Amino acid sequence: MAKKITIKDIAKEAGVSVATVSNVLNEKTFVNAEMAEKVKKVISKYNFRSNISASVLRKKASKLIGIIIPDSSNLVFSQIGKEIEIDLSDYNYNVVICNSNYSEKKEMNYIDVLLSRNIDGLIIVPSTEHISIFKNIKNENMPIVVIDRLVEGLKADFVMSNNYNVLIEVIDYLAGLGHKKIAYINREVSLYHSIKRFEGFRDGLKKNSLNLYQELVTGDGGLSFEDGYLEMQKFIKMKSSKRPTAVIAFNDIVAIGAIRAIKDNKYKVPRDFSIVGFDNIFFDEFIETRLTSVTANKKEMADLSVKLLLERINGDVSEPKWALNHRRLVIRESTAAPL
Amino acid sequence: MAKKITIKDIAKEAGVSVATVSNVLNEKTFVNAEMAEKVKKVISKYNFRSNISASVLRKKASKLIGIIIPDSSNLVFSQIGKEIEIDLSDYNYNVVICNSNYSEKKEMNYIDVLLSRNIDGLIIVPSTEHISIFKNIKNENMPIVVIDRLVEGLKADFVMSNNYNVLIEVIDYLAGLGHKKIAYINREVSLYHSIKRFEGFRDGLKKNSLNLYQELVTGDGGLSFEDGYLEMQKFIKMKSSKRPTAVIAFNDIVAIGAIRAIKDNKYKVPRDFSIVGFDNIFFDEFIETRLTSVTANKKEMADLSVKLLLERINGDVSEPKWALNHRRLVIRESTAAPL
DNA sequence: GTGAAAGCGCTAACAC
DNA sequence: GTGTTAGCGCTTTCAC
Repeated sequence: MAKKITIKDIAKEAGVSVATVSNVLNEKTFVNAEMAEKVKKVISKYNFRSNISASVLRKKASKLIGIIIPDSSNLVFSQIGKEIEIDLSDYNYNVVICNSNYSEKKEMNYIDVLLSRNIDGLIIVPSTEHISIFKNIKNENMPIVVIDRLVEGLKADFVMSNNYNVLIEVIDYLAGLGHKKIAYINREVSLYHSIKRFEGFRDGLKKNSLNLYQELVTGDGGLSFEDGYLEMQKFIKMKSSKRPTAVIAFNDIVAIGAIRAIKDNKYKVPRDFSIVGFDNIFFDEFIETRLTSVTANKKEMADLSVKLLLERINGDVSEPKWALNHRRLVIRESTAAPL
Repeated sequence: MAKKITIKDIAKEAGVSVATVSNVLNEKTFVNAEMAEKVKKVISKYNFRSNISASVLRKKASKLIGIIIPDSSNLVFSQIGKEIEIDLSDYNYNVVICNSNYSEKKEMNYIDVLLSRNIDGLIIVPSTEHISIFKNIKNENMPIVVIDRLVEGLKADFVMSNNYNVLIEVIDYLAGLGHKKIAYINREVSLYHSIKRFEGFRDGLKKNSLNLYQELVTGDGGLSFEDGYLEMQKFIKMKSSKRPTAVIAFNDIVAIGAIRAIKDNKYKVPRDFSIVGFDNIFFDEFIETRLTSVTANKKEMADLSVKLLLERINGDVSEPKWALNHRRLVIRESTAAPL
């Protein structure tokens, strides 16, 4: 390897001090234009890029943002992560991505690792809402943005979705179509967004003077295709007087699993069952019965997260904020009036 | 912010020198066991993590790996990226993810940025096979792994797929079913994997004594659902004597678009057209006509990349290597004998 | 085996 | 406006 060029070499060749080179690199305006030009010429001649680690050590600003998500290959998280990376690259930040695989232990460990890398900020979708995973970062005054989870007592900004309202919107829509028995394939975890969706489901039914049938709410839905398939099987097996005519799934994959179960039983969507998914992943358009789904606005969630984070990095010390990602219903072919 | 604890503070409290603390942190075996114990106790008391930036500056090993891919929300890349991150985290490496959006300019820029971060290695899926994008890294002696692309003259390791052979396998399979007119929705770019697939297509037909009909090979297929839809429309419009009975798509999304076009025209898969996709994304299982597809072995590609990269980082200076990711055909429901 | 001290490449305070 | 220099936190010689 050719000897690494440093700021010193540039200074020598340009006939100026290292301070001046540093000032040019950092675009300080007070540098004499002629001098700056000369320095820039040498910099580009050698294709010099200053060593960020050295500057991190000195400035205590790493221009590095940590992202901790459960699974960077999950269609929702991957899109949020990508948009965050793109947004931040405009401000010369790089992104360190960490897959927690829904493990609190890994999350804590990654937080430590990221701290030792002097990250300037953290964006996280934690798999628990207990503050304990943040114990090592709590007192660091580190900008943190939490997406779609509520961690009580944590000094962080939160990007939340209007899960409650949108569920009411969904129920209004289904009730408007004439559905009376609406099922909900819920997720078991007691996370805030999950709770709020259920409350919206419950209150939406009440608002529309519909009954909430306990047997039509599954409590341990999980998030997979198979989960959707199995839960739907249970609904299908009910006698027709009990059977739901519309089913809301916790996410699109679950919804697609439910649709498969319906078709495997020789029923049709939406003729026999209307199906509503959640997240509006791009595949919703591509499957045979195009899926009605509640958008997740992945780009907006990313944009909001970045905005909040940069504000903090730039010195905003106000009280923790909430930003709202506005979910809404996208109607496609998997929903219709009941027979 | 509480004053950041440093190695100095640990040393003072433990009553040893900073050198000893450093040695403990780096697990040097020559440290007296008792002393090491004492130091470790203080470290864990303060939850101390040493500042990586300082150590990077000194050691010139950042434990940071750069990943440059076109689109981290693409199902293939996101899965490869995730597996790489998980693999590397076992070795205490972190991963900086960069989305090039298929832009050579961005790739070059990211390479510069990553170099200035003193990355220990780079894994890249470049959008071009021209060595020019590597001009700033060529002489750095930096370990580089290129996935699924061939960059002539670049000192790097390559993780390639058996694209040629697997295309022959696909043709053998389709010919075995009795298909005589096989179409190929190709991608326009002249990248190595694309060329090899076409050669496999051509030679597979020859091997099976089938004609290659120019009008059944599209040259500008693109990679999107819409591309697949439009190209398939053209095939459908052909008079039946010319029309293909089987279509190979460049990727699964294209294949799914083609299937939509077929169904929109009231034809059936696989009755009227057999469809083969590429990449075996997890959705292939979930769509209504489960898609026959050529696997991409995302995990294997990641594992191979990490293995090669770590070997280089650990001092392997042998000639550039090729590792083969073995693609194979996964047969599902979208292929059958022609009518 | 342990400690003192130099120095990695950069930035910022200060002197001019 | 520019240069000199201390020092960020760590690792690594080199004495002892």
